[in-house]
Amino acid sequence: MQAESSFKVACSNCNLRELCLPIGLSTDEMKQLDGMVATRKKVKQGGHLYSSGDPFTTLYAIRTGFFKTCVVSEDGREQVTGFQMAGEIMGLDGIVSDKHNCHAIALEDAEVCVMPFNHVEDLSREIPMLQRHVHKIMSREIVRENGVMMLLANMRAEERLAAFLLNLLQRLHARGYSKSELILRMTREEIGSYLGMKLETVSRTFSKFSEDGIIEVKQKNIRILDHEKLKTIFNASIC
Amino acid sequence: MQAESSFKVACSNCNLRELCLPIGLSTDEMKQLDGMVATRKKVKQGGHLYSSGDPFTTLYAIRTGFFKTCVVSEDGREQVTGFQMAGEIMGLDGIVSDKHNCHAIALEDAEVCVMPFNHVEDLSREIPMLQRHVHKIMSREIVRENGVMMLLANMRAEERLAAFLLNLLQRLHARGYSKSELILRMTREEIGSYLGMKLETVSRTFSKFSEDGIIEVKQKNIRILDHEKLKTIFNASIC
DNA sequence: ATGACTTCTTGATGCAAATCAAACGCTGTC
DNA sequence: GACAGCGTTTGATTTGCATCAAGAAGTCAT
Repeated sequence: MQAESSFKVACSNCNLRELCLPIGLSTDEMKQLDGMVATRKKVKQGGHLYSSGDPFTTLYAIRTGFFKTCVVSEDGREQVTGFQMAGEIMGLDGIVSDKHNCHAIALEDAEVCVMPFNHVEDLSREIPMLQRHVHKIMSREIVRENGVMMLLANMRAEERLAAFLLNLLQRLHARGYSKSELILRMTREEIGSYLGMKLETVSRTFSKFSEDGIIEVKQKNIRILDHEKLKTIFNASIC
Repeated sequence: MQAESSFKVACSNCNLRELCLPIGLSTDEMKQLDGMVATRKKVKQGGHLYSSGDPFTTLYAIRTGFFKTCVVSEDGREQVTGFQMAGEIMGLDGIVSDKHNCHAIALEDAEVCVMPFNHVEDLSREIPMLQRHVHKIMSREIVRENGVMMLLANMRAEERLAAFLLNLLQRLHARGYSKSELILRMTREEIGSYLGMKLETVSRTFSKFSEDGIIEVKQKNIRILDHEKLKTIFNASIC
């Protein structure tokens, strides 16, 4: 399912360096960082980068591809806790108990940079800028999850889906993609799990948006026709 | 609303040192930590330790008292994102953008240790054990929020309240309190906000548990009569 | 104590989304 | 090109919780 590629990899000439861990580092510091990425690892679509319960030793930075993370309850219910794309860091859930708390599954063929957490910590002690950045990444994840809690506890189906689409668009835009078009890498069921609704409701809500001329849905291809209206749905809810 | 007390404070003889930041440090290291807590700060019931938008400069460790944290959406909806008790660390949400992302409000008169984040980072670079511990605290918060997402997205009202009570009991127990009795510091509305349900539903669910002989409810005083049944409700849900 | 206010409980009704069900459209395989 | 299998759409019905409403209980200030 997975293959290790051991040719030399370097943050300093990675095209994601403005999004990923090296953000804000000087050229010298980035050279130091190059040693942090031990190897790269490919994960095929459907493959697990790690599974819940696996021993935690490394963080991963996504180079290419798209992932979902999900936790599974004792009685087998699955909850998608996030979708991750290029430049984002995975594995933070494992630090607290030295084993992973969720599954990380590739939604398309992917490649990640393997960053042994010991190296990250060692380097963090030498490069204050890196230390700060690691803290920011963890804090960002906490804040993101706060937002998801708000969404799950307070919003209605249409608001949730609007919030979801806007979030994806914004992150894709930061990576150079269009603001008015996207391809969903996940199924309706996975979207529903993340948003706390059933796949039928996701599908119905897409159809509703489509009827209202807000988006155009062709399977996994979404075209945004009325970005403003989407924003209005997202935060005007109770009018 | 708040007063600063500037007498010397020390982690090394704090009765919370087994729960709080110093966990796992040697005596020498803990001595170094003593310098980290700049001051202590008292917050009266209802007072804000910090508010959303405030500049972030310090973390706080709760010495006494009980807090809630909540985010507020643009259209004014409030979402309680957590309840914090003695030994727990607050303020992590502020690191990512150098300003706080939520309100921290005391639910009873409280006292916190003020730990300037710069100090925490400086010391973390000198004491690997502290560095690791800071990482673990942030990771724990991420994992906790994963659990809340599961709860909000997948569980029914009874399960949510059971999960909530069990979580409080477990944390209070770790602080030496009874496993079969607790006093709720928050209102039904605040519980509801945290659990994604209305205060009436919280009240009704308490009444239901009471009728079923699982708990005894006297206002904010809860006595657990059948701990096992509570656990069954929590994770057997779909039977 | 008295009255004002907040919090909590309980009942009646309504609704958004879940559930159940069936058909349709892709994708890939032999 | 036919078939199987998965993902998606759409419709009919049910349901858990929200909403609306009113009163009870507790808290606080005077």
